[in-house]
Formats: sequence, C-alpha cells, structure tokens
Amino acid sequence: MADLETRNLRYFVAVAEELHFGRAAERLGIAQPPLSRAIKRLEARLGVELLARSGGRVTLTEAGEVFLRESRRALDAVAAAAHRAVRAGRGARRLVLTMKPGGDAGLLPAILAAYEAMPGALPVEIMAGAGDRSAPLRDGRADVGMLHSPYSDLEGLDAESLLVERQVVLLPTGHRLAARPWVRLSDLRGETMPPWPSRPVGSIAGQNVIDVGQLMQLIALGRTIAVVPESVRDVMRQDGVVCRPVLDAPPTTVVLAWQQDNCSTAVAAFVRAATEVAVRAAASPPAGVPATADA
Amino acid sequence: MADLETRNLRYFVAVAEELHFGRAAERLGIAQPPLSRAIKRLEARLGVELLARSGGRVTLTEAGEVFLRESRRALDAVAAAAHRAVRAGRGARRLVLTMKPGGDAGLLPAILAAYEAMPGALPVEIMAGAGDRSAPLRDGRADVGMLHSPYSDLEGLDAESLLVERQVVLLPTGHRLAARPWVRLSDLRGETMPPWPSRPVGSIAGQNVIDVGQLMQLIALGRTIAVVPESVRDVMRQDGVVCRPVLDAPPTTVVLAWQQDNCSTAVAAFVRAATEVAVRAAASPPAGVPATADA
DNA sequence: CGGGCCGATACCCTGAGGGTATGGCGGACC
DNA sequence: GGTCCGCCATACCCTCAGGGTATCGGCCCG
Repeated sequence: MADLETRNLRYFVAVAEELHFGRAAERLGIAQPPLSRAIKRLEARLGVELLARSGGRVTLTEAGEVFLRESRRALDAVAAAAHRAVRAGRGARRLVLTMKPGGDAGLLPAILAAYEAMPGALPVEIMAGAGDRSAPLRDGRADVGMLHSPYSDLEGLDAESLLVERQVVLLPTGHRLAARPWVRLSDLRGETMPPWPSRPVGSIAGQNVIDVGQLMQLIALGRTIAVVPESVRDVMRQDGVVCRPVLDAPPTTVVLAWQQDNCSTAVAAFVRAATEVAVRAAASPPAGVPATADA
Repeated sequence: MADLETRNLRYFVAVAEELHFGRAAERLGIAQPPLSRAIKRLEARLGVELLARSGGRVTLTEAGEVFLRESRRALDAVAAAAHRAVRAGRGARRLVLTMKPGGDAGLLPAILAAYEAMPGALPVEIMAGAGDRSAPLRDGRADVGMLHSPYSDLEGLDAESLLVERQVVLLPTGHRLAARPWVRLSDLRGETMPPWPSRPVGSIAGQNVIDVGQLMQLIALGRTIAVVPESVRDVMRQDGVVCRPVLDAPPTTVVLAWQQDNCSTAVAAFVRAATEVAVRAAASPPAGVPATADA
C-alpha cells in the first residue's frame, strides 16, 4: 500500500463528484486520459474497485462512497495544516469567525461583547463571504462559524445551537401572495427561487447572489422571491418587500460550529460566551425578534 | 498556496521529529540534499518559516509546532481513507478491535459476549500487536481500541473509561524488593525497566519485548522488572515472578477509544456494550480483580 | 447499422524530484 | 584563535512519474 498523494485524492474526489471523467478532468485542468490512468492506478494500489464503469454510466461502488467521504476529510485536514501553520506563523493570534453576512440573527454584537470581556480574549476577525460557510472551518481558515443548521453540512464539526427560528418568505409588495397573512410551501411551487442552500452560490437569471442586500433588491424588482430565517427581516429591511411566515417550512437553527478536534481555549471561551448570550436572548428577546411561542 | 502533497507532510514530519536533516533523510530513504530542498520549498510555498536552523541546532518554530501537529493529523486522515476504503471494498463488514495482548484486564470476554448479543452486531476481529496501539485507530485500520490511559496518546480520539487500576511491580522471586509487602517508585530507581510506554517497542538488552509472556520470562530470569497494571497479574502468571503494589505509581485507566468522527452504529453499539460491562464489573468484581476500595 | 459519446490504450515529452559532489557556516576543542 | 568537524545549503546531472495528443473500442440510440 504505497503512499497516497493528495493529488490522487483530489482526482478521485473530482471524478466521484462529477461521475464523468471528461468533466472531472476539465475541472482539474488536465486532460482526460491521464485522469483515467490515475484513477486506475489508484484502484490498483488500493486493490479495490472504487468506480463502476458500466457502459456510459459511472457510479460509485460502496468502497468508493467510503473513499469519497474519507478523501474529503483528508483533503480538509491537509488544507487545515497549511492554513493553521500560516496563521500561527503570521504571529498575531486571532480568532477567525466565518459567517454569512446578516446570518447572525442579531446575536453577534452581544456575543462579541461577551467574549471580549473575558480575560485573555483574542481579537476576533470576521470573515464574511459567500459560498459554503462550513468549508473555512474544515480547512482551518476559520476557528468558529455561525452556520444555519439544515443548510450547512455539519458533518465532522462540533456545534452548539444558539437560536431556533421560523422561516418567512420575502415577496415583492405586488406579489399574488403578498395579500395573504401567511403561506405554505405548496403555495411557492413554480416560483423563481434562489438556490439558497446549494453549494455553489446560486445564480438567478445570470445574477450571482452574493449578499442579502442584493437579494432584497432583486425581490423588490420582482425577479425572485426567497425563503429565509425570520431574523433576516430585522437585519435588512427594504421598501417594496414584505415578509410572510411560511407555516410549514422547517425551522432553521443558527448554530455556532467549530472543528471537532480544536482544543484551543479561545474557541472554548467563544463558544461559552455565545451560548450564554443565546440563553439570555431566548429569555428576553429584543424587540422585533419574538421568541418562538411555547407550544 | 499551491497543492500540498502528502510527501511534503511526510518529509516535514520526519525532520520535525528527528530535528536533524541527515537522520530524517535516512529514515525517509532519500538523500539529505533533496530533503533540504523539499523543506525549503515547503516553507516558501506556505510563506512561513517552520524550522529555525541556528547553527548546528534545528528547532521548530511556533508555526512549525502547529504544522507538525496538523500534518500528523492529515497523514492519519489520508491513511484512514485508504484503509477504510479497502475494508469497505473487501465486503464482509467487521468491527476491528485493537489491543495489547493481555491489556483488557479480563473485561474482553464479557464485552464481546454483550456486544454479540446485540441485534445487528458485526463479527469482531481482534487485532493484537506490538507498538503504539492508538495508531491503527487514527489511520483507519481499526474501529475501536482498548488503550491504557496515561500510556497511549488519546489526542484526537474519543474515549470511554472502563476501569481504573493500580499498578504493581513484577519482580523475580529472588529480588531484593520481593520480600517487602509493597514498594514505592523511589525504590525502583536504577532498576532495569522496559520502556513500556514508549513509542517504539522497547528493547531490553537487545531483546524486543513483543508480548507479556516474553516479558514474564525475562523477569523470571532476572533480566528486568516491570511496572504494570494489576490486572496483568491475573491474565498471565509465571513461576518465579511475584508482584507487589507500587503505592505511589499513578493509577492506569483502561479506556475504550475510537476515532472521533466515526459515526458508525457498530462502534456506538460496541462502546455501549463495553461500558455496561465495565459498570457491572465495577459493581461486582470477579475473583482476583479486587475493586479499588472506596477512599 | 451507423454515428456519437465516453472511457481506455499507445506513445511521446517535459519537469519535479532524487542522487553525487561540494561549499559554507558555527561550534567545539585544544 | 586556529583548526577541525558536523551539518545544512548549493550546484549540477539524470531518471521516471505524470501530463499531452492521437486513436481505439464498447455502449446506447436513432
């Protein structure tokens, strides 16, 4: 069982995700034949068939499924090694927090204040950006992240729930559903919806959704509608947009997540600060963010 | 930040462990100059100095410490990907248990019986061997392991304590301390002791200690003495060897450990079986393995 | 039965990475 | 303080892993 290079893993992950050698090769920036060879060699080295090429279809074998999951984890670990070392070398210890802009449900200021009041608190750097917010946690670019539970993949991360929210749909004022006090998911069939939870940042009619403000504009213009956690309503208001509860949408949870094996005391302190703030917020919710009524 | 290959990590880990390019190169089976170049390139790619070469001394920088830890973890993850995929491909789902022979404190038969009585239990394969028993857990060759707490490195593993044991010293009958009812650690200064907890399997006067039986023989022959958890006494008796409690030796804990991110139900079931057995054993200890008296 | 899609094979070629020889710098010892 | 020695860095060469192009072969579909 010779040494597996990360290149082998990257190649396999690409093929496993595309289930198509040609597209995977293109994504990797190489030609298809070397990729075929590489995968074949990989299978030979492991002594296991990872992909079933039965005619025009490529599918993952059971071993391939396992190897895909483990490979992703291993690649994350390699990336984390690099990022953590760089951050350690750049001196200036910091705690990096990753989040979607506006995704903190208004909790962040209080959490930051609580954390920074703790003895030995590090400066907190906020890393806001589009795309999958859990990736920076896995690959070591961030220490903690505010994620949204059903949307983000928490596999391999530790997490603490901060807040459970209902979801609302954002509609332009002139929309056919805007007159109703509430809607159901079935009412939204056939509407243009941004693929909010999907992995690559979604595009609506060619426009990339990169921040909540832009999304609001698009809604006001009648180009799309969106289902979002109700706290977004308070963070970002926009004329021409109304929100209506979606009764049967599953509730979202704002979770604070971090890498499982992270033994840093700074992360532990931040998590403690955040949960304390969350408990307090649940007890006495700020105006505009009503607590979920007891059943 | 170009792709880091596992080769880079392996090379760095070797140098970081040896703190000597020449020895590290020898260990890796390559010459020293390519190794120097590789490390230098690695540092250039990361943009961080990992090693401080100040005169004849090589030391790790702070970033190097971080990178060493993370690199080990990443290499384990890569190895785990390979092993898990192979095991998944070989069909025949099994639960692999790693342990030091005789290191189960007599708990194993009951644990196996309890686990196998559970619905959906997999066949258990026992992987006994010398060396570091936590490595197979990290690199995916084993699912669960019985480790000994102060001796095995549990970093990055989840673990459940099964049993806390006092330690005893094994002496040849003719030994100067054999006449005493108990000893203290200070009495053992200067004695020939196998480096039991050390990473490479220790050698006593050129003999590799590979199993408990051999160790017993060596003790009976007066070649060495050993401090071991008291349950070893019951698993393996030998004429010519007596055991005496070591009053001030730290107690050892038999722990059941597994990879943190392992979400397999089989592992969960095994852990549950083991803890139940351990609780029962603590309540009514079998003859010969007295429970630790309440303080 | 023919065309097109897609993975596998054949063959070449480039460059990353390994080897040998040697330089250069520090520390140690007399 | 000079010399020696240990050890990492540099210089230079060479080999082969891995990438590219061209093409084959099997499968599906019309």
